[in-house]
Amino acid sequence: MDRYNVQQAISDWYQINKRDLPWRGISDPYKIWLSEIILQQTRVNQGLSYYLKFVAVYPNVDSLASAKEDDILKLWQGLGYYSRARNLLAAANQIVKQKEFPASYKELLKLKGVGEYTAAAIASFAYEEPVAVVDGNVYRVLARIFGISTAIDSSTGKKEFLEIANSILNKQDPSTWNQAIMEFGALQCIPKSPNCSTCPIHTECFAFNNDRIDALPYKKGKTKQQVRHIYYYFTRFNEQTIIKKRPAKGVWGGLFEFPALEVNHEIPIDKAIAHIKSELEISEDDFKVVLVQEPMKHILSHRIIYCSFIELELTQFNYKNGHNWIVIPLNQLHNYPVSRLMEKYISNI
DNA sequence: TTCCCGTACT
DNA sequence: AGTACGGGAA
Repeated sequence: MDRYNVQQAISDWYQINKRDLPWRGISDPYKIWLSEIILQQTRVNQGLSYYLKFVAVYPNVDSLASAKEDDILKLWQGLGYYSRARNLLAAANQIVKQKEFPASYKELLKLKGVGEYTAAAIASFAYEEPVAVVDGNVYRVLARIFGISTAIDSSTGKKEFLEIANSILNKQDPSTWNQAIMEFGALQCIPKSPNCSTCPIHTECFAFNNDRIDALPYKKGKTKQQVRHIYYYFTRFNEQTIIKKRPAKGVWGGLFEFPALEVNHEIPIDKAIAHIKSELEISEDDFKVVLVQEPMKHILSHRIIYCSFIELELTQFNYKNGHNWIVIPLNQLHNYPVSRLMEKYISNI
């Protein structure tokens, strides 16, 4: 396989097929960084509107650094992997503390939330540093063209693919090349049923010639899903409700939600209500159960969540803060960042 | 239902 | 080295 031919073919393909995206053709490292954090584990179509919102609200790193975590999380709401949002704020503060934006792969790596891929992306796009990006697209393209069957989720695989990516990197124009190979993976050499018939290099592609398209890239690990049951209690009293902020670590870190009973095994709904009653320290006369929602099934990559919402009307409520509860007016609920699961329920209130 | 995608933490 | 972390599209 001639690497130069492959490089030339993908570069030519890119000039014709590249999408016009707002973070392309710019050199502002702040906007490039922002776009890359948003695009981690996220497809362009899903991330685009978030990028536009963020650039509009936070046009530069100083404005971002002075933002409040909850405001950033609110803007991030629905995008998933919420530690990215908290790391974004932390990194903005790292950057502001320094005199100028980190301007090399090595310096960029020191930023929170910036790993090997993102550091290479920013360094090449903003500064033309000749470092190869290796993202999911690059793994797929290289594995198929060159017939690399080393697992991409092993350390030897990561090393091997990085070496190949660097060997095929166009050092004269690393920025365009890195974007070209990723775009090629995102639009042409796609995971399922890639468009081989219109591919400019299918005659040279190992996977195409050896019927290995579906087998490459090879991945060994599958994350197992853990079942979890959540019983949220949505309390109402005097047009107010109770919410709390999730801890930074774990699922939906930093997001807000109704107080909940979160357990590994299903429990009868009256047991859940009894638990809620004791946690609220209320007696039988102080509340009535208005509604018990049919359990909703919510799936994350690593978790299967069965979630019940229990709506309670309180006639009396003594606020004690052993639970870090936040009492808010009902009409303020929409100002707090919440998970998709919470959002689905709230939108029907 | 299955698959996809980078970083941090342990 | 292995695993936690979300949401949407195929």
